[in-house]
Amino acid sequence: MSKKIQAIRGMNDLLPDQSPLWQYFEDQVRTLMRRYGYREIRTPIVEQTALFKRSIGEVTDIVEKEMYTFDDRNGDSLTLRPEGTAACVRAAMEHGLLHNQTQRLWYQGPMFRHERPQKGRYRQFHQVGIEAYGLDGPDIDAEVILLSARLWKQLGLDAHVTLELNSLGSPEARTAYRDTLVAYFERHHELLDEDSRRRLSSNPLRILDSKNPDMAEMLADAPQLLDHLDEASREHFEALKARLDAAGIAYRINPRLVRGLDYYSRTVFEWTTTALGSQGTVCAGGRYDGLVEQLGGKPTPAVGFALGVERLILLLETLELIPAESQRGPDAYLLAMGERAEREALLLGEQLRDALPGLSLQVHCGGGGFKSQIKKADRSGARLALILGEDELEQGQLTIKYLREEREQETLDQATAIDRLGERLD
RNA sequence: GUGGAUGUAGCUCAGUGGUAGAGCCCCGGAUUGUGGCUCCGGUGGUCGUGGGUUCGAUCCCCAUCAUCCACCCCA
Repeated sequence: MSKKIQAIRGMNDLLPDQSPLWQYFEDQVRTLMRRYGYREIRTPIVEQTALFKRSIGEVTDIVEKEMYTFDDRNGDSLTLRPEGTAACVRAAMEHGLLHNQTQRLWYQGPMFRHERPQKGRYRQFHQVGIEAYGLDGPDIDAEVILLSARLWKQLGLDAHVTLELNSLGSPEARTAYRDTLVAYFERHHELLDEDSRRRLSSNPLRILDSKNPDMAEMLADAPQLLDHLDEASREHFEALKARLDAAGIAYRINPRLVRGLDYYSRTVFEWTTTALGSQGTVCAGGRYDGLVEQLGGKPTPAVGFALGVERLILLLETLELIPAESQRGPDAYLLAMGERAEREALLLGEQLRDALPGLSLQVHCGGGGFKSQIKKADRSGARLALILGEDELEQGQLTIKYLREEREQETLDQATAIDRLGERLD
């Protein structure tokens, strides 16, 4: 038994070496959303358990065995959100955002699922998601995909991800197909492996995905989802494909692509990569026209996606696509020699920050020899060392030493030094 | 939830049934006010945790916790 208190399994600390990369990613997302006219919504990370049961589906893995559920002090059953869509719908309905209007929303934040952690899969993980409400045409499906495609391009990932596309049809068509499929599997019950027999009741569409070679022949002859679409869904799907073609977005039709959450209908898609091992999906989404009504609202078409931040960060690291400027240190490091100068340094630091709002300045604290201070200036990653020694203090001067370029250091009046610093910024 | 691998210094890892090692990092010195290279010296470990076997366990055994990988599932 370990007595040390440590982080909860599958929940990670984000350390300072890592946070610049996250901030870079988040900045990219934020500007992208603004460019497409999506507005941010923030909801609590805890909701009533019933919200997730009713939206995600009672018999899904998430609801059956992965939710962090606990009783509030008053006896209510609460759950840490396992995904973002349900809460987004709840909040939008609760505040009348869906009343007679369309909405384009995005969100970002931690999600919680009690799964066995592995590469790219954690118990607390982060998603960025978008949700568009009140629009039922293929144009908005296409926009959502175009937005995601632009993000990959911005991040330099476009050559490393693949778009997979499918349509589940209307809920009626999907249910009918599901029955047809189950009937087919039951006729071949003796060919099903143990896993597939279990899925027969929980998620029969998943059986199509089985890698078991003994079942390959039987699966090849199974009825195809795309052959059982209702007419309206088929037209919708064709129109979406046409728009993607026109925009030059490549995709692969994957008839076996089904999503794990019950609320999807019609369009479903996934962006996948082969660079992350077995957790290859970096972004997934689709249309969920029935969800708002299912949660007690008026019938409202909706489409969206969620992307896994940890997976994308991992992908950026794996492919070495981390921009250098996201890792840089302060502009300058101010060090001081001598007791009086050390006292002055803090004040001088404030004056510099007053004069140069764009300046990132680290002031040395903790004393130490000159050599060690210079060393720390270097290690901080700063481009400039600012030296306030006894000589400079006497003369009201400051020495600027260039740590990253071949250039003589210069000792200037403090006012001149501030001007020089201003020139060196940006 | 199932299977496999791994836990030794802040990090990456050697190692042996008989008192614990390297490299990097950090600190100091060679150079009373000038970093990166070099050289010298130093700090730092209840060998994941608990139990068992043993004269003696970091090493062998059991349990437990954690990490990683895969299955499953998914972002």
